[in-house]
Amino acid sequence: MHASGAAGEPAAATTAALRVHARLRELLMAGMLEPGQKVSLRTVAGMLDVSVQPVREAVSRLVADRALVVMPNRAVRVPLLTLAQFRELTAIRLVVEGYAAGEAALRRTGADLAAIRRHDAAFRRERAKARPDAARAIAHNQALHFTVYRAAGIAELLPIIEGLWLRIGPVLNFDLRGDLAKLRMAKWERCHAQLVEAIACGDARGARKALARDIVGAAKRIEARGILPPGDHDGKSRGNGHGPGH
Amino acid sequence: MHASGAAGEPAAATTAALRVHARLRELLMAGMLEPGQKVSLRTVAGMLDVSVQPVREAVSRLVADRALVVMPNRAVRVPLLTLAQFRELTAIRLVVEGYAAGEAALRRTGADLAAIRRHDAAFRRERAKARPDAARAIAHNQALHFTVYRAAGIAELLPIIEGLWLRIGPVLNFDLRGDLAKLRMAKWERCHAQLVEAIACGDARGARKALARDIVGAAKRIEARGILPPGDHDGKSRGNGHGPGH
DNA sequence: TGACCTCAACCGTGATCACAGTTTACGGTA
DNA sequence: TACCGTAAACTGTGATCACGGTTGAGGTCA
Repeated sequence: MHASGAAGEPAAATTAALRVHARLRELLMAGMLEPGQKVSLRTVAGMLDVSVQPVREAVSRLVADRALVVMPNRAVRVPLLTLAQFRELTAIRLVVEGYAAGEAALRRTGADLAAIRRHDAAFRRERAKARPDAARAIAHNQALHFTVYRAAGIAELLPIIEGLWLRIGPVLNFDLRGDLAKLRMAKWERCHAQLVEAIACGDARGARKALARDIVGAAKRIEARGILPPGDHDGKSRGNGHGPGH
Repeated sequence: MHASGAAGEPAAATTAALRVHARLRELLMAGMLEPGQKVSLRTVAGMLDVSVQPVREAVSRLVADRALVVMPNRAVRVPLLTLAQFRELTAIRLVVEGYAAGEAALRRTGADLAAIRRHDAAFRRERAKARPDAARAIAHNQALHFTVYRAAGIAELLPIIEGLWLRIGPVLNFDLRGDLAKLRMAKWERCHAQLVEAIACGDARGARKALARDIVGAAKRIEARGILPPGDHDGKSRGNGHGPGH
């Protein structure tokens, strides 16, 4: 434990493993790791100035959530979603995040609504800049979405949605990062405005539909790129390899 | 690695950590671990005849999925759900598993339907016995459900549902294990029959409704026991402590 | 008898070594 | 120049030791 606090921070009330875990989550969600990229335990350990042990634990957790995958060679990589997987995840997002948005419209407090409007405005402002910062725009968009989901008042829902974002984040945001023009598309603004408006009015169905347009719009943007491998995947293969048998 | 294959089995094409992970998952889902029970790394390691290292990795994964929780003391326990958490999970199950059941009704193959009927019959047979075996009944029920969900043809959905069962399994099944009379309740049979019938007919809405009755029935059975702590939980607290901030 | 202190056992965490398997790069050969 | 085999470097995995912290039991003192 002598390798801590290099930057002079108060550092760890938490464990090193949790910090590595949180850091890798950020990188994945923000699309700062390229899909398909190799992730070496010792390399990450070196970058974050810890031993391999905490990195092992963090990577193991991310593998359990399929945010990282181990190849048959036992090499760890950022997963490269197939087109079929991407479409499945989009369909699930429509159900789960749509449910959350609907509940948010019914149960949001005044403070929730204010926070939602704040993140919406911040995202809009970043987008309108002459040279928008992709990282900042992505962060604002994420904050907007999760403020909505949090407003649903169903705490158990958040980790599930975070798990979904951990899967699609690399695809969605790594692509966005490389093509800033996409950030300028008009759809974003309209979908977000409709979403916020519906939540303000307590219109659950409207919120669900507006969010669905947002999700589908982003999905179409990705599919149009044609970068996702075709996927030999029929949807009935095993989900994770350790599920209930029979 | 010298501590393997004591029973002379071909043993590990996989890793020790994965075996421990799978074993603990089984125990949790089947309700063989009491909610609130302490889980010591060294104790588990001793029971499964491995060092603490693979156990650490397995437990870490389960903690990441909130199938186990670490107390502020850093002790690891089987989570004891609050009433509020249990109700949230039930609501999410209605949405997610209901979606899967509906899709299964639309997309199931003939082989899927046959397998579903097989598991339904096995469960019914076990239930009708003079001295039914709780473990076997639980396994049949689980197999029935997951065969339905698998028939939905959405592979990405399965790990999510497994995550939900990992949370509620200890509560649902540990309770059931201690009160075999509950296994005799008529509701099970009716709900399952309606579910299978709807899936056979391609009636998505009917399948969703039948499954909802099954889930709600089980939830009411648990709530009637009154063993769940009241839960100071307002549903807007942080979900897992490492999510997106703002 | 009750409260307090002390020490031993145990807890999770991090670092490190050992090992087997894979990948990669280099040098010799055809 | 193209190919192939070998050796070095690196991969994840398991076991083990060291450490700080908590827990719980035993004994002592008021």
